[in-house]
Amino acid sequence: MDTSYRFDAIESDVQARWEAADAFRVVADDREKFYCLSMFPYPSGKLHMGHVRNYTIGDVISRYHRMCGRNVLQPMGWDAFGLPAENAAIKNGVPPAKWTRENIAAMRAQLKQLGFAYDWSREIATCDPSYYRWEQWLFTKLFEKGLVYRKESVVNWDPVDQTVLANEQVVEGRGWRSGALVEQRAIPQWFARITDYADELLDDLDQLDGWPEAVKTMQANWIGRSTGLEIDFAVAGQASESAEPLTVYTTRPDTLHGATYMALAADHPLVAARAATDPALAAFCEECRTAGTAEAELATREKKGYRLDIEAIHPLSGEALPVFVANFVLMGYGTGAVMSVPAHDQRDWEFATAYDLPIIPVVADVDGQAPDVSAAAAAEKGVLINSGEDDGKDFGAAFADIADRLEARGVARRKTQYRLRDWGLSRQRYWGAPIPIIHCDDCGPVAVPEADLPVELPEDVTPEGAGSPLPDMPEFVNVDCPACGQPARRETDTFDTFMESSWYFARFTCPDAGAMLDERADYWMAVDQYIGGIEHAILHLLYARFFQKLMRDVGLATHDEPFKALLTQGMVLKDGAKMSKSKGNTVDPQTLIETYGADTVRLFSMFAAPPDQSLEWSDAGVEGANRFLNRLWKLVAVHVEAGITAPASHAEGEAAELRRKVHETIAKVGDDVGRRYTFNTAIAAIMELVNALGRVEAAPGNALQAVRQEALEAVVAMLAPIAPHICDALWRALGHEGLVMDAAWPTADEGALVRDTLTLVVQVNGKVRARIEVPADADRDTVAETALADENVIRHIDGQRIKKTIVVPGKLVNLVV
RNA sequence: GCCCGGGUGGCGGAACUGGUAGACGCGUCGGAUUCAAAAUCCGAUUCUGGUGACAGAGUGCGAGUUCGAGUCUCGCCCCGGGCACCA
Repeated sequence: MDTSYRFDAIESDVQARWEAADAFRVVADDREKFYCLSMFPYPSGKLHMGHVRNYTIGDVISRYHRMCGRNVLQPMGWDAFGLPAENAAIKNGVPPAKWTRENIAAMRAQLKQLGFAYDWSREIATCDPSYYRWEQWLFTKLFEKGLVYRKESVVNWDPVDQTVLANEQVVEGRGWRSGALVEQRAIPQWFARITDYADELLDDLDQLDGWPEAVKTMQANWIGRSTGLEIDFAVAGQASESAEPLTVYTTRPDTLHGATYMALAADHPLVAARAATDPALAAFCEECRTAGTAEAELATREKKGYRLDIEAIHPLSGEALPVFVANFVLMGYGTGAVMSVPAHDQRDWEFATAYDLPIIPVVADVDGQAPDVSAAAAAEKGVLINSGEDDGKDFGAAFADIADRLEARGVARRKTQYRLRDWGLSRQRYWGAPIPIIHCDDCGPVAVPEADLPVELPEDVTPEGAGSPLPDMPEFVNVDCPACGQPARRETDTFDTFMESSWYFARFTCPDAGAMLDERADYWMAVDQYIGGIEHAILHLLYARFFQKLMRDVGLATHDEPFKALLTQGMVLKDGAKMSKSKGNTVDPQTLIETYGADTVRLFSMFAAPPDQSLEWSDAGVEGANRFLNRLWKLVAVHVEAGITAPASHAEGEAAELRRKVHETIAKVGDDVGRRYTFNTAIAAIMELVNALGRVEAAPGNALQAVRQEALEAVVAMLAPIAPHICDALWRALGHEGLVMDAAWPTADEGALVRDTLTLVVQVNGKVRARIEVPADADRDTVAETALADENVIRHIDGQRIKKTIVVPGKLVNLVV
């Protein structure tokens, strides 16, 4: 055996063996299945460190479960539609299809170089018509069921480039290329009724035991189910005696007595009507419209309003309240009108302070006093004050009584509402899956019949920046209506790319199925472990959960939830910041693989931090990982030189001590890899064992030689999921045939773990003063006596009376004086 | 602004259920090897005082609960993720 570690020869040799054995192709069988999925990448051109980390985590988990005897599916594919391909086309004049497919080829080669155990026979690229035809098909089914619909919705419009911009293309209110002030335009778009599934999406979070609590909390808050009251405020005013009442929704009807004004969205019908005759109001509404609708911006922008010449009648007091148009109220959220209670809502408080409106506290603080609202609103619930007949009631009683009285008068309704909004599916872009709809003057929007699917995206096109080229392509647009046969127009919007990523996990189980899914999905689904970035905690994961339920409800799937367990990976940082080209702090995995080999890169990625935390990249740390593999290689070489033997199955004396370390390590690594997913501590434990083995003087026939054989076999097997190439080579060097990934994951020998004595810590008043050695089976009194006999302990007790003795078995003794 | 995380030596991190703070790795310093260097190997390495045994301080800041708090509670500060058309 070569005494030096030559990663390049080893990695290409081992990868050739995997290839020859077709080692990662899987089909359903009668073993327990394990479906391990890492979020597929956008094919941007080459892998970045975030990918390497994500896919190494998935590969380690996959290979571990394989060694535990499970039938493991680990597929890979490409989230191939999206904006960057269009940007590249504009910049370089390359058609997005060509650019994307070249990127896929390059990144596939890199993934193979890293040695990930993917079943490549299942590879999917979402830009292939054979893939997107099935989401087009599902869309037509949802259209039949009324689960998708068309409504007006605003987009960012660049008046110079004459195109719709994504939010990230709007920089400080201007188009990123043209620099023009971006306008908000309402256009008809397709929406999916995700709100019909809001209750199920919320309630089923309880089933997801394998998900981080943080992600479940974020999703629950995003869905935002609330129970409240919808209240009608009659309108009074010079010109609008006959106006419809203003309807608001509130979760705090207990504060109704404190409502001192109302605020309306600029797009509220009542406002629009008045703006026609009031140029100043029209100008204010225009200003509101150009301001953008991102929630963050809405929440932080300076509160501005415009007083209308109407008043709203308070449903309890009959008082006339002023009515404003406000720039922080949006028509798309709730009813487009809010009742404002400045004493108990911070946003209302800020507006009231700016416009000098009354702030009347109606909920007492914890001491039963009127809260101080001179500096901020008091949002906490409490007992009512300044509320007439409702004084003294708590939140629940006040809510119930006020709701009952208003409902009896027919001016309010109890209502459950959601923060979640329906999912806008339309994008006015080229590089996406065409929405399978044909617009007919007589029949309206008609779904493309199943026989005509897929609606293929013309690929030989290079967008030049002035919006999607599709509307300008008569051969794409002009089509006969499937219903009446008259000339009609094809829809030119494409799907949101979240559509493709909402069901790829299911398609991987049957990538060549002649339907969206087939019976193979029933065997492999649900995904047992899903791994991806925390940035997808809400949108992608919520849409995927929604799609799973849609597929179930059209009879294609049996599971309610797509992902049993979720691991959210932290970001990869360099110098404390996210790697980015603009900061110039990127690290190219390719260079590292060429310098140190895939195993070193994989090892360091897993060693530097636990998977769910951010990882600080360190070139010096990579060298350390490489050094460890070198040491391991040499250790095995020295052992093999001395002669391989049968592994030990028991040991005495010095050898027993080493053997205990071996089995302690096996127990710890099994727990860290299999349960905790803390690969960093698993690697640390393996390093400790390797360090200990390096100190052993073993000779042929020596009892230590057999223990070392046992230990090295365990080390190589346990490290194999992380550094699979070197371990595969070492496995054979240790005298085995075949691939290490077909070996069984090591199990600890309980008998080897037994200790005769334990080291306990002795504290006096909680401070460590000594360490004592006691028999493992010593009782409380023996332990306490031994502790009291220690010299340093006696000194610190200093003759004082011992008030309390706390003995924590196996850990410590605390003497309180 | 709102929702969700995080903050521990010079650095990445460990401490899993309230029980030895700093495992493992990096870096640094000292030594071995070498003509010399690289590589490799051995040793030291939280800070302060002490030759030392040892003592004191210490987990973003401030309080609290407890025999005992990095871990639990309350209030702050800072950093990161998400906020619906980036993926």
